[in-house]
Amino acid sequence: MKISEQKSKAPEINDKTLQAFVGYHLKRAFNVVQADLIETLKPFELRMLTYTALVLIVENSGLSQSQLADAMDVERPNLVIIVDELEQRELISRERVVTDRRTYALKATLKGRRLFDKTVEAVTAHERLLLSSIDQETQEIIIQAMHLIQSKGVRGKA
Amino acid sequence: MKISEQKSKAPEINDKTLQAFVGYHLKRAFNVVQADLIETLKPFELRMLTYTALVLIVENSGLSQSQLADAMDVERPNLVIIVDELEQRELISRERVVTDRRTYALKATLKGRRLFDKTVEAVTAHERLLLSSIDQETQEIIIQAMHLIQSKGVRGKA
DNA sequence: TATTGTTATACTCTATAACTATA
DNA sequence: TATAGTTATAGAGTATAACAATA
Repeated sequence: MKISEQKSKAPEINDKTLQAFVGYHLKRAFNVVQADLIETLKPFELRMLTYTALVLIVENSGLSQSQLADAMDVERPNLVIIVDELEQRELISRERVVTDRRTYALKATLKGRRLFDKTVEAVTAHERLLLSSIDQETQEIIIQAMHLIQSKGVRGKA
Repeated sequence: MKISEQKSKAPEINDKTLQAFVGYHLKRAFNVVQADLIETLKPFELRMLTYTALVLIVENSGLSQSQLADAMDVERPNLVIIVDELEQRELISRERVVTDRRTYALKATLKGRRLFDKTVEAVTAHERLLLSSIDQETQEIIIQAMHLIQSKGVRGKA
């Protein structure tokens, strides 16, 4: 059941073992953030992946697909269709690099930078709403804690 | 690039716009937690979904598939194969309910409860490691904040 | 008519192997 | 030989429509 459509009959499921894990709360909160972000980006016809790629290309003009894949924690083959989509919509361009003709320099077009401006504004407003009941100090504590968790994740995926 | 295999050449990608969003840090931390959890569950041949289902069935003996789907935020059709898998491995049983012959009462078997005990212990140890540099008070602040975020997520998925 | 569990299906995200062209 | 980008493919996870059995 989605959070937004809970019925009044209250199933009262006991999830105390799961609740004992911070990861469980993290997952549920992230699901909400993600769902809201997807809705926020929908009017701009962007998904999380295409949005993230656009932002990184705007702010790192000329980077390669490999660098972008690294920054996004996405395998290179999966990045291809993301970049394809942004290119087809004329939000970015792929330019050959003369010094290394294997790589592309990814650059945002004017149209891409304009979409970037609009979406960042919308996403900022959306996040402000989600965090409206959490004070600035607590937000900073959360960010620091998230970094500590990341630094402990040594086992990783591969 | 995976966190565990970063090369020393330091691409120095600028992600300041993304960093401005708590959701970005949440996502990256959750990815680490999730990757570690997947590794932790692998020796038990459980995925996050089958693990969560097993835990909820053990602690809510007799619940129906619909109730479980609600609790897990999973669509009922997708829960079927999860329950199928647990049943085939004889970790749970599906029992017909005499008062409502449409539903199944899901119950853990002895084998299921034993696997539950072992996995909860392993997951507890794994989480303790991930959170070892975050004090108890901060952990509670995080949990409260995650609940606040969830309560703000009114737009939801559907 | 509504609900439970089910089947079929489709879409997104993710992961790996193998190819090409360049270096 | 090594790397950048690509293709093909396969596996998860997720979502909806439609059906049979039951209420």
